Amino acid sequence: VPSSLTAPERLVAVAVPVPGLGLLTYRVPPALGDAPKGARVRVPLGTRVVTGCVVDPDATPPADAILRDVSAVVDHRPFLPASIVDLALWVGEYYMAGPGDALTVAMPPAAREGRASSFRTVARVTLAPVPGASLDDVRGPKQREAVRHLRAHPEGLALPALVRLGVGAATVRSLADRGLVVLAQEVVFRDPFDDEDGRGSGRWALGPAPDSERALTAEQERALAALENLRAGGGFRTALLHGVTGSGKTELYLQLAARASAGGQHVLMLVPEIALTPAAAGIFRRRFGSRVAIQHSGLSTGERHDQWHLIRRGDVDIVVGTRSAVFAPLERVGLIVVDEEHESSYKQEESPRYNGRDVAVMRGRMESALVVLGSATPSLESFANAKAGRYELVRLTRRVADRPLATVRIVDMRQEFAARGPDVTLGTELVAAIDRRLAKREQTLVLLNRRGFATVIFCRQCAASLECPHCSVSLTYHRASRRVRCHYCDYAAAVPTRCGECGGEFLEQSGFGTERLEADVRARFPGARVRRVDRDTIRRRGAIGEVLRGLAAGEVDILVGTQMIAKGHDFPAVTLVGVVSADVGLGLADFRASERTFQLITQVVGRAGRGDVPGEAVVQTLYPDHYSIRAAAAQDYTAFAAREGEFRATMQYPPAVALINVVVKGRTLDAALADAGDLAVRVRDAGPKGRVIGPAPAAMSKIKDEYRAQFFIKGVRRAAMRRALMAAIDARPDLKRRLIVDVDPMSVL
DNA sequence: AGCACGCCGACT
DNA sequence: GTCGGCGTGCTC
Repeated sequence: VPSSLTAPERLVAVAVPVPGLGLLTYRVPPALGDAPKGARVRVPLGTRVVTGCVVDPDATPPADAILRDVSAVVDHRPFLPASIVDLALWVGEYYMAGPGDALTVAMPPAAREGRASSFRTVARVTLAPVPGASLDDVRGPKQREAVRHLRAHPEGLALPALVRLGVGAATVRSLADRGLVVLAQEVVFRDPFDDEDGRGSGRWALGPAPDSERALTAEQERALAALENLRAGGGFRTALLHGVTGSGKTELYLQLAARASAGGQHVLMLVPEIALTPAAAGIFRRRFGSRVAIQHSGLSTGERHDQWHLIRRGDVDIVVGTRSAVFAPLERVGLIVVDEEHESSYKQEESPRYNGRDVAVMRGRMESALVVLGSATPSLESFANAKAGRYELVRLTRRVADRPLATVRIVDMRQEFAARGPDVTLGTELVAAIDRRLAKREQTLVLLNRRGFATVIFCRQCAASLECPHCSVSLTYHRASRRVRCHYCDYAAAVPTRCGECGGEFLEQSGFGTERLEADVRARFPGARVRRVDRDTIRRRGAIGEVLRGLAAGEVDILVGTQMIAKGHDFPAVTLVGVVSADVGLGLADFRASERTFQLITQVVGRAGRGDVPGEAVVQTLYPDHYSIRAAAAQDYTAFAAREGEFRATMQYPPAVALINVVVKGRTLDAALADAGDLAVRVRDAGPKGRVIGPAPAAMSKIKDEYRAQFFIKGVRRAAMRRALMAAIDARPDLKRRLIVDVDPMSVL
């Protein structure tokens, strides 16, 4: 019976932080007030109460299910902007993660528990508004000192600042007790560019500030005009900015950002999660000052929280951050820049397995913004989109200041091996080139993308190699710790003296990593100052910054390292880059192996010759004819993209097709294969569109004592592929927990 | 992901 | 006889 006396029951659809669980509907008791889209709510779930996010404030009742009441409304205004809720829902669906995981990544870390926001407060001290005469009566020298400082600062001073000036907190306290000064608690936003007490000399300390715009080359001017034209057009557009290393992409981003913010638009700048992320943030901070907020994993939870709320309050108009910053709660985004768009760190390797670059493009579409994807080595996906006309292609073909690209020589190490044995790290040519640099006091980078001292330990009697007991990989020998270690599960053990298989006592090492390379470099160049950068040497926070600063200050002659030294850095005194074993990675059973190799070599070679002296590179390899190495040496992206594009088309890999990688874990390999097989058959039956390849044991068939089988779904329409897979999973809900679904995988290993 | 329920092994 | 191992199923 309809009655005007019974208010219509208010129902909300809520995303709860439970992987794979869909939206749930709850009643909102009128007494709890409004719960708009984007607000957090505490809701009963089974026997517990969790914090969820309202996704639909006016939901329709589901067919079955007995509805429960929301237990509390945390926010009566949207905590997440509605646009971010929509973006997260799209992520949850596209990447098959469900709304719970997706909304969780869109929230700042502390908010996920539904705790009230907490800010750090500090006491601000001001002179009490009393006649000056009484202040002159102040007796103690400490107190007089305090009054003198406070007179100089009529706006007041933070207590920690007074303490630094030599005025003790006790002194302030006694002044306050007599009513001569006023203490007020004030909220301070933790600024990642300041240290704990706000002196600005902390971890992300700035150089001489502020920075001003640089003159552009003619080519940069044209590129800026093209991008600015797209931005000013006002609609959604995506541009691929393909600029060679050292062509000044960053200055373009800065000037484009300046135009956008001058036009009242907000700017989102995404950078990959690599060693120089703080440096990139610093460049924006120097140019734009406090209008910039920072979001990346190197910040403390408190800093992230504060920066997030600055953005949410609309107090900044530029955000610089890594992957998850794509969800930054800016409300008038007009420009989104994704720097080094090909970088694999944009892909999150846990649920939701989203690619920040692709989410950025979707955000641009949803908010009618210009999205600029920048790279010296664009991903094949973005290049294909540009060729198809979906993205505007803007090119920078020259380095700034007319600097030449480095000259590159490929050294065929097969001849060195024949002459000097299989364990040569430094070939004759590279040694000679380094000697020339040392004589001229110029710097050298040497890249080897593999850690450790020896990569394999094997038995000369039965040929067995030492494997991880929990994973299907060889253990790597680390000399510094005198232990063997698994690079997948961190298992470590003392170096055995006898073979575990046959008991033979003649164990041999082979293969080499950066630790061995460093030792060889030190032995060969005894007077040189050598440093090494890899995961083993920079574990301590800030360690990499010290090494890089040392290099910039000329305190290092030779820097040895893994890919960490290859990306983005600008070291003007580096004139030589050596690549040892350029083919590390080419042997991997991954469809992106060649692309990764090309990108890594091109990027590291791009570190040479960024100052006044032209650069040189020496690339050592066992596959001197491989197209990825040849194209990288020639720094010829177009040639590489053409050849790699053929491979992808022939083998039916992205971007020729859309790919979903499904991994099924099991107790034994047979069990994993059987379950994967069952699922694969169901996908095949459910989806006439798209093909199913496999199942097969995963390349790493055992990781952390779990066996893994995988199959691929290839097709054109992702929606149809997702539907087929969803139907298969619904038929086997028991497999849900042992399943990894990776849509648009970066790697299928 | 939690959390409860449920059904088999070694102990106060 | 119980405590507790983690397989399975559910969460509006």
